[in-house]
Amino acid sequence: MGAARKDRRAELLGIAGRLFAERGFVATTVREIADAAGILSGSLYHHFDSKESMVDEILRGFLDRLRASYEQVLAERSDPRAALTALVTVSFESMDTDGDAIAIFQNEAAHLAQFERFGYLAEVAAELERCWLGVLERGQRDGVFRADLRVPLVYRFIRDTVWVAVRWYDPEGTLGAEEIAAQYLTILCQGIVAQR
Amino acid sequence: MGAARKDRRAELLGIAGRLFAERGFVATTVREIADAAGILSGSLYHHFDSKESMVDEILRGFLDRLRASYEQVLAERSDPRAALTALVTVSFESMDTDGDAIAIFQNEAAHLAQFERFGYLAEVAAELERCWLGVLERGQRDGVFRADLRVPLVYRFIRDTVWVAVRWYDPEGTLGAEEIAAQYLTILCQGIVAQR
Amino acid sequence: MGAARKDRRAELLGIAGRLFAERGFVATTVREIADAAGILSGSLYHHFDSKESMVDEILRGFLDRLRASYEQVLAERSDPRAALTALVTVSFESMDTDGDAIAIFQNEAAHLAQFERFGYLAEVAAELERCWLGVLERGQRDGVFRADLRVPLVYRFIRDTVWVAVRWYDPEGTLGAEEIAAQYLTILCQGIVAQR
Amino acid sequence: MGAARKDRRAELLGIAGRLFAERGFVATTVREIADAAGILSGSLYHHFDSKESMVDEILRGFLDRLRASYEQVLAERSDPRAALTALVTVSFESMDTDGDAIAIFQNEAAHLAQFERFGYLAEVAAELERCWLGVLERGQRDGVFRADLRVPLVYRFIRDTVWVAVRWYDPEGTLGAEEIAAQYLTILCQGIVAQR
DNA sequence: TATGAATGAGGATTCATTCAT
DNA sequence: TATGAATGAATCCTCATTCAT
Repeated sequence: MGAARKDRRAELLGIAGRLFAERGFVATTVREIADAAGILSGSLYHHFDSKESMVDEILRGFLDRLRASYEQVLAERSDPRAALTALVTVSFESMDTDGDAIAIFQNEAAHLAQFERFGYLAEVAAELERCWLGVLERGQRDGVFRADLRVPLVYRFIRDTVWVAVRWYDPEGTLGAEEIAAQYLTILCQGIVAQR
Repeated sequence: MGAARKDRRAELLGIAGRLFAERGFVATTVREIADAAGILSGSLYHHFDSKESMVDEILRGFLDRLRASYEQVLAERSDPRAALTALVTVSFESMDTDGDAIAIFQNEAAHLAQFERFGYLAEVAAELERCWLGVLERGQRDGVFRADLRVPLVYRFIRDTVWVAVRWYDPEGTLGAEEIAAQYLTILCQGIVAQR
Repeated sequence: MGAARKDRRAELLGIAGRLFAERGFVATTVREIADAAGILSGSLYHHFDSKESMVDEILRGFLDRLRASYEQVLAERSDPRAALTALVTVSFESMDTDGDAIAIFQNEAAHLAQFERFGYLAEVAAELERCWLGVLERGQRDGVFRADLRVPLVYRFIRDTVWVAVRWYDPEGTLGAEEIAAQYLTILCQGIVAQR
Repeated sequence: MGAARKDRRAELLGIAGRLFAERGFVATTVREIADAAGILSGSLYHHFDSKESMVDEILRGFLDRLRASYEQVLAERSDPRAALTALVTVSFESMDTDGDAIAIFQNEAAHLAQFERFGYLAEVAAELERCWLGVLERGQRDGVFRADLRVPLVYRFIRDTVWVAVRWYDPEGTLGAEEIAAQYLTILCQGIVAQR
């Protein structure tokens, strides 16, 4: 595959991703994607097999990158609190580059995962979950994190809050990913109640 | 409108709501709703004008109830921390009765609000936001909540975490709404880091 | 059939006739008729077998009355010019009582006549045509009407102009049927060109 | 738009126009049009937005042509009688090329004009009316046409008779448009009564 | 690579009609 | 007589996809 062709694919995926994120996968028509790209809908099929294969490619790319980030974080950090901080930060940072894919993943994964083709979504989600659970469990064992909290519940709270932020996080805005991650970590670690 | 007729409407709305929540509004076909109700798709139009009017009725009902709950909470409690606790608890509790509506609101509101008919969604969302912001600001002013946190950010974290829980919260499960609310409030107020 | 029941039928036929005339037979829904009558659509079926049977009854009534008028006119008048005048006048006068039926006959007969049930429409139309042709031919033979005109063409001109007037003729208006008939007969007999 | 594409549109409009004229706009289904064109009903939407846009295009085309003819007639003729003759002749001639559109205009304009989209129908009708009224009034003033006739009534008689002829006029028949126009003008100008 | 005509399945909705109450 | 729930067929239209050019 030539570089030009690869670029065109990436460009089209970017356009499709934005629309999928904005309007939802089902609600986005192939024609809308083509219109946004300035070509006719039939022409999209020179690049992709189907609408499904477009989301597929978008999601796979994002999940591969995220998994790699998480693995690197864990490989470089053994301290639970440092690891947690890094996981959160890395996740928020991914919104700068993969915002649309994250939104799609958040909104559509549950529906898509029902189809065999997207079975891998559940697998990857489980892998990512293991990363977080490992850190939380290790931290609890070491006495770094409170013992009276149910780890799975804590995980879900963290996961949801982090990712759902994609709905309002603006990569161009004044609040950067790092700053938001910091504020979030403060709440998460110390709570919102003033220290006595 | 007779009681029987009202019951049938409610029954059909329940069926539609479940499907909208599970598959998304756009992805749910009128035929699927009718099939689930054991009637023909055309027969649904004896009860409702359109698929849109079904979500409309579902969302209005939920939002009316939620607004009433919030107002009652604030009317009865002046202490910020008590009010926050009550808002969180009431929200989680609403998942027992309005789980589908909440899911629909979470997943579809952004898209629906673009249509004039659903303009009220943004208005109600703003009203609800004011409830939370009021409590948080009062608490910060009184020194109950940390001063170094941005209130709008805190609000979004709370809102998102609370509502996104509808994705995994199971009204029939072993963990009741109150218990989950309590755990969540612990994290939110004290943080996950063990006390020194 | 009781008198009250007969009245109700007539009332409902009047409502249906007005709508058929205004919107067209196909475009008028049974529900619209029922709404206009203040009952539910299903209730109409206590009075009539079908929507078709409603037009049927409307058209039969009108055509019976018209045929009777024409026959009486011809029975009472042997002079071609007097007969023509009377036919035109009687036709315009029928607009006062049968305006809707006339409009329906004008607009829908061609389509309806395709169905066996409405085969009689063509027959009655042919009967009525014979009335006019008889008068015109007799008049031409007697030298009362110009010999250089094709009778069938003249007939069609007369027929069309007379009946199409139902589109703008207003029974409540200042111009009565007789007056309009008189003006029309002037044009028809003397032409619009000023006498030299 | 390529020539081939334009041709296909015109072809499809011709097919649709014939059906609209024969069966009425409402009674003609999109599927019937497609069947007559040898394609599937959905395929029509590759060429036209909707069934409405098809009539729209048909009517606009016809009215534009007719208006242009009328204007040319009036620009070239100042004599009222000559102008009247030309208007009648031109109108009958338009049946050769625009028969279906005329039939549609006659049968559906009243209903269609109720929708905003077809508001222009009333405007064009008024423009055309002005052409005829101008000629008739000028002729009456000049003493060419009888003074005892109401011009608006005369106009309606002419208009209706001319256009309603589309119901029986056959472009392929032995009687050409010019001949019919001539006969019609004889009746209209001199009347059907033999000269004394 | 792209066009544009066409497919075929399926979408929401309408509507005449039926029938138990 | 009337209700109102339901039917079932049909309607207009949409949309992912194909394919000859």
